[in-house]
Amino acid sequence: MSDHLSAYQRNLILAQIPRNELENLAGCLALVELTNGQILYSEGELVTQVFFPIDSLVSIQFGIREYRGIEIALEGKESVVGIVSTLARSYAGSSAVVRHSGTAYRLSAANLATTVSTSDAFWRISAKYIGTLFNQITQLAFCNRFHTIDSRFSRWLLMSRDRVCADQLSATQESVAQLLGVRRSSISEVAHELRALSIIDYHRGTISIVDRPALEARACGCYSSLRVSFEESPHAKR
Amino acid sequence: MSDHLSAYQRNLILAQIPRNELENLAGCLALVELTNGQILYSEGELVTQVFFPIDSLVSIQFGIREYRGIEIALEGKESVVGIVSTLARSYAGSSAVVRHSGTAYRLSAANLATTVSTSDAFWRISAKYIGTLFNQITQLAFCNRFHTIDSRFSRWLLMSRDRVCADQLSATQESVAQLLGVRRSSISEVAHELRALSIIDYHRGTISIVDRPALEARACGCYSSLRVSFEESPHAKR
DNA sequence: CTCGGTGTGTACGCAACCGGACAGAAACAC
DNA sequence: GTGTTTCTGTCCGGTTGCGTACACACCGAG
Repeated sequence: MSDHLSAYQRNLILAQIPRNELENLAGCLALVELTNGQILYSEGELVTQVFFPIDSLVSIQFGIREYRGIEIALEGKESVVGIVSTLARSYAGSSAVVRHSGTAYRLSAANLATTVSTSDAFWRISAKYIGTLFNQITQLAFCNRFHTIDSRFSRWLLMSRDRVCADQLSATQESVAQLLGVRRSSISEVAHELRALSIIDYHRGTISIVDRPALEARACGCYSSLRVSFEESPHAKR
Repeated sequence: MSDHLSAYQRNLILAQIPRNELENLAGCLALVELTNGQILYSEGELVTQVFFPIDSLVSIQFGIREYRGIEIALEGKESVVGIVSTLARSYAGSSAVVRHSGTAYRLSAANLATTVSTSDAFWRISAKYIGTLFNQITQLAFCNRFHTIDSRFSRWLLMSRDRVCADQLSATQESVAQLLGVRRSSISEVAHELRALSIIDYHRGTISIVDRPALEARACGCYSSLRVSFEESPHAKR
């Protein structure tokens, strides 16, 4: 685990690839820095590369061009950002925005295509991930449709937390509101209440989770459902 | 077009497959009758077969076990029902329910897997379809989140109409309400209004579209967005 | 024909959330 | 320091849609 491949294995998709195949792939992977706010692809664009995040968090959004948008999926180290659109060679129906700075490995569409067709393992792993992503989008669509802002805000905090592995998130009320598809002032009220209960704390662009169990209690069941599939993906070593 | 393969080509995915490859696949395809209300797979199940609808309409739903559900995608002759879960070999996160009786070709998971790995064309076409499906889900998630019941009902009627190619749909207000994730009485009111305007007509379980242009005018922009991707898929001959 | 099941019309109070606006407060630039 | 920008707190009326309930109409079974 301390050899030259272990760095790649910090992404949980890459970690599932057999050692010898990963060896081949490694030459195509470029380590890149993703910074908060960076757009990896936008609605209507052809996606020409995919990303294997390590410690970065990418948010898949829809409708950000219009007055109103919403977050339809979160992708972190368990993910391959942009794989569906890339394999489909079709225009992206959503945008991928970096929500937490960090590193990722980048792979070009061409190299992805050849890898998928030559490596059976990679293909199986990708297919599985796409299935999981599909389920995530479904669950979030449901959640955003039916659940209260209160629950959704809690769910959102927990999901973000799990992916960046830190109790401190950098996000303004404005940005959270955008992602949940609600008014900024609704978030203000909900956040205020959670702070009064000593469940979270926040201050001008940073939110920290203080009492995680209490937050889980307030979140809707969607969080635990999504968490299961999130934690299932690392069948891998780490 | 009048040879023995033309029957298969009534599904727009199969229609895109090169003739010689379709020849190979034909032996694995079984023509089956799908009846209204039939469940092709349910949430939590492993999906062991896919369907290529011809004149049937399949609705992908989430949360139908709970008190509340919602339709996340519509699949008709432009589709392969269940392909994502099947290729992923993972549990379905949604349910597939037949919403309009008709026929479809069925293919087992095993045969799908071998076809995908042996036929490059089939793989490309499938990947493209999956991309389109993702975009559809995204758009519908957005629509169901933000738009009024009025718009969504109109959109729903039009989308269903386009897929069954008939101005008459069999659906009760109750079932529509379930699919849009709203109260039955909300649908009742909206439908009543549309009837008063001579845009639709309905009677105990059947809804007919009378003034299609007017209906399009009432539907949200999501309909035209979705229609584009729906009509793009048949790059094929018919 | 009568009866029960199913589909539809309608009404009422109520909760959640919106749209918009304004003000205070913290951080930053200069 | 001062001025400006960004982030947050709070409020208001207004709308949408919910939950629930009840009644009526249609249809098929007996």
